[in-house]
Amino acid sequence: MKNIGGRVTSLDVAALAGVSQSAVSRAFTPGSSISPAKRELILAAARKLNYVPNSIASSLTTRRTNMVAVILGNLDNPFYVLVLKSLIEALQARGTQILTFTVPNGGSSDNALMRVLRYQVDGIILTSAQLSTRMTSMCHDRGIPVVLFNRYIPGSDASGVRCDNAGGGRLMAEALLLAGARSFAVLKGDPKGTTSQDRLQGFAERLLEEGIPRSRILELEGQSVYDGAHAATLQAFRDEKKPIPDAIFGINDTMAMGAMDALRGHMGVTIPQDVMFGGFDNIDEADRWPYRLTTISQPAREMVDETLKLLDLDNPGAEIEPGIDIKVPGKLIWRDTIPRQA
Amino acid sequence: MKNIGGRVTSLDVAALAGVSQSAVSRAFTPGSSISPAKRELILAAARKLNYVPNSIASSLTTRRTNMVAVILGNLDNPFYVLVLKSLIEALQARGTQILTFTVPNGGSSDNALMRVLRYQVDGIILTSAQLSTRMTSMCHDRGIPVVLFNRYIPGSDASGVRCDNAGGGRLMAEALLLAGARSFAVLKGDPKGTTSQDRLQGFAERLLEEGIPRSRILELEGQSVYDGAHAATLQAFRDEKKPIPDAIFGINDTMAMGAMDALRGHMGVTIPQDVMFGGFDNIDEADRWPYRLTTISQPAREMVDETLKLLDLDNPGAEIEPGIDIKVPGKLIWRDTIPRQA
DNA sequence: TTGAAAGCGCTAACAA
DNA sequence: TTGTTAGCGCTTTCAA
Repeated sequence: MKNIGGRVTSLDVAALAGVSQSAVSRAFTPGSSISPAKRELILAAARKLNYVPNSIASSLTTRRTNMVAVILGNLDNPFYVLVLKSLIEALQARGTQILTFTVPNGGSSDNALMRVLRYQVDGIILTSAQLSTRMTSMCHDRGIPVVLFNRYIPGSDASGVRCDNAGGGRLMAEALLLAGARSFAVLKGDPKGTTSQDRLQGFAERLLEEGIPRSRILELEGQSVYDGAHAATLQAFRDEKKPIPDAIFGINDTMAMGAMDALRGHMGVTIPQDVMFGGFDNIDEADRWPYRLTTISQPAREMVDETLKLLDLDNPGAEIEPGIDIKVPGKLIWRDTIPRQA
Repeated sequence: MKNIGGRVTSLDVAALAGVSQSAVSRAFTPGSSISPAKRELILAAARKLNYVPNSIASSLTTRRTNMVAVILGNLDNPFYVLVLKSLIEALQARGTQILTFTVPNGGSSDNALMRVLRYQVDGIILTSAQLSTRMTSMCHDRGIPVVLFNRYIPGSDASGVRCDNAGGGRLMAEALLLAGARSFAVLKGDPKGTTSQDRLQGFAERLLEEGIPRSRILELEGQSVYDGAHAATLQAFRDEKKPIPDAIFGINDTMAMGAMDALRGHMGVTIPQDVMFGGFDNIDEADRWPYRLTTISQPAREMVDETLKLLDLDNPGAEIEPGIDIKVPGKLIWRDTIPRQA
């Protein structure tokens, strides 16, 4: 029933079925030329032996591992959990699995990338951190496509998919202005992250058009997470007694929620009467009763689909086109943290 | 600078460094016998060529892939996100990466397992779903350790780590009784999941000791998720107009939160005055201002550590000990959804 | 310490 | 459609 080391190989199956070893290989390769009768014979033998093809061995010759590396940053943000889930499902459906890597938030991916390369993955998806152009070209030299999820590296030839973050920032500014807000605070994420920068920039641009300069926007560092935003909010408004502005824009929903809870829980502030709130991402939590957060929805599924298109796993040999930058628009979701006009 | 197909192999490095190919292998294998001078020479050549060892090729001979499969179920439950995060970090620290698989919630893992086996992973962690004993033995025959996270399979020889779920259920019943509750509802998860069953059973047992039979407990199906609990709650108490009990026990926090929001948001119920709430898991969200949920904390880190201990990745050859069942106790975390005694 | 040589389990020409 | 054969890139004896 089993070999030394508990290993059943195609050779064992071949012996039992009385065929050549390559026949066994063919029996397990869809679309290869083998007679149905022989295939059945082989599959029966394989079942008997509990044989499972060794895809590690096959990838040595095919040069395909059916694995894609996903470099994860902030799983504390439910948006990225959703992204990961969507990626797993979409990839698993086509027979490729995800190898996960993490990078300290805001750190460089270069180290992680070196480890990734050892595994000979068919593609790399970066949802976190920076990446040197040297690394990008190392991957491309090896024919491994890299796609950046919701980030980009200026001057790099890595492709990427992202939400129109600046556009989303503008939309939120527009909504807040419409509701009458004139003074603003923003909860920023990783200062090196382009996502946070872009959202803030679009936001500030729109305000500038109304004559409100960026210097009048209070910028708070929330480190992209609930707790960070909670703490920054308390420090600014309770400890340092800064005046609470008309509106606060959370660069992501989870930070907006942190700030909302800080203000309501520790300072008795009511929303939106005392202060309006805007978020970004439209995570599930934003729609829940305690928050009902007006936010910009990022079309996660669509972004995932575009990511996989860029990865182009079905065309292994294909030349990797450099620097494609796909931008999908966000959408304003009206809820209760910004009053609608009468 | 590079080969056909963009592949740099140890042979290229050997050629450039003027050594044998096996020397290159040794230079990259910690603890193998090679002179420091030669190693430096080789590493320099490798750097020049952007060489990265192919771990797929090496695993063919070493029979180690440095990959562990994690079979994921419900990432909608933040507790399992935390578990995944902890696993990634702990494993990555020792140089092994995680290959993720998903199974439809409540489904069988057997199909997933077959796919897992192709990848020759060094170990398998199941955080979801059922597993046939046939599969367990297939893994064990191959020398692949399997550990079940927070579930067990009666009669199986798969090992597992879990929270003392029944004990936790008892603790919660105790707390609720102490606060004066006499009528109860429970939000259940996957009916086939032992986790949900055990928590409910422990809960019911303690109530029975007070003379409250299980038949008097209203059991609601929340499918382990926020939305499921939200909907089930609304249906039972708003649509079917069942009387609201003194206390509701969410088999996990996220369901408790869904029910709390349903009751407060749609029926004007106040907590804990109108109804007390208990949860399980102690996810971060449970501590936030809108919820402040009294719950049973599962020591995720500790459970992850025990999981890795059972996996015993450092002893590849070791005989797999069957059926070790590690139970770590949960702890009651008092917050605001159950009134403390005066 | 070093190099030569034989595999690990599979796929992919090539011939038959 | 089949079997034979030569690798894929590495590790690991075995001699030197």
